[in-house]
Amino acid sequence: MATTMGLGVAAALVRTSHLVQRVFGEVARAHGLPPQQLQLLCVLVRGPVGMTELGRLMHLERSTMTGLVDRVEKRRLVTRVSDPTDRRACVVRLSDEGSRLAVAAHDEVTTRLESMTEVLDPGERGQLVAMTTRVLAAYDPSWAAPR
Amino acid sequence: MATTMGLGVAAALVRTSHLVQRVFGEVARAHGLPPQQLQLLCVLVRGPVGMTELGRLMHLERSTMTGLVDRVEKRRLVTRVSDPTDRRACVVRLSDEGSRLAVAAHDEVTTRLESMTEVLDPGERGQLVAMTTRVLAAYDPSWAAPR
DNA sequence: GACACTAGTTCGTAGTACGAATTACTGCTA
DNA sequence: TAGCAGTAATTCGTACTACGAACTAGTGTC
Repeated sequence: MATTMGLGVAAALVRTSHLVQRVFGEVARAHGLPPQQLQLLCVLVRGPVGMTELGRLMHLERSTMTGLVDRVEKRRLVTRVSDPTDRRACVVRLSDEGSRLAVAAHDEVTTRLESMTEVLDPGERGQLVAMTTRVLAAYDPSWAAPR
Repeated sequence: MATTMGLGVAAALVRTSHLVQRVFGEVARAHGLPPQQLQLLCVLVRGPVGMTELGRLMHLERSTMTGLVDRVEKRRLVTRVSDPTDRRACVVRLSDEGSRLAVAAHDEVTTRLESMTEVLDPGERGQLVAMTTRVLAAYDPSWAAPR
């Protein structure tokens, strides 16, 4: 009985989470970046973002953001552009190379995860998305605020 | 149209993954541990494991394991027990305190994730587990080998 | 013009992760 | 049984991640 006992929801989510992280990490490394730096690029694909807002989106302290942006800037994948309306502030913006890399890596992650979910039939995939979307809507704060 | 356009499977999985990681991280911190150290404790709940096998289970290099176990051992949550059948090897084993902490934190993660999935009805939760289990069976190598 | 507030950085500390080199032991094989 | 290939774990150097406290500089208000 215990041997055929399946996972609980929590265990299933935690394990899946690790699997996804691993895929993301592998893609990042394949592009010569640590996962966190690729993550930053992905956040910036939608458009330039200031340091504080970036910290909010990535759930990191501002001081952590400074270091992360420093390292990615050193690789010439982003630049800090000073905000003309507020001389304290700056926005972080993808370079051309950063943009290319972000798109390429994003596509690769998408491809790999989609191929992994092919063990599910299309209807199931739709349900999976619908269910996770509902949980995210309820518990991911950055969900509510694109503005 | 684009505004009502839902997530793709990949985006849904990545976002969910981050959410789960965040919950796990918050619970870990609430117990005074970095997430990775709590993760180690969780792996050890099933029983003592040697360094190499531990690296395989957690997808980490052996040298990384050495450092991780060092830090957790310093907190007196695990001990290295030398393997009587092979004097090179050792197994890592939870201390009483480590065991208590692992169970408590594990329960808390479970509780929080279960409460978060209450936006789904029981049938859906079952489907979610079934689907993720299938993906894990296909792509998580540590799935196949409890032995 | 003083002052509370905000944006971002700096600094110190701890933890995470890798890979190459090293130590110590195991088990085979010639 | 003496040598040796292979394995378990550690050490070392480097880079990255993350936090919080303290700081700098610019904003906006009274």
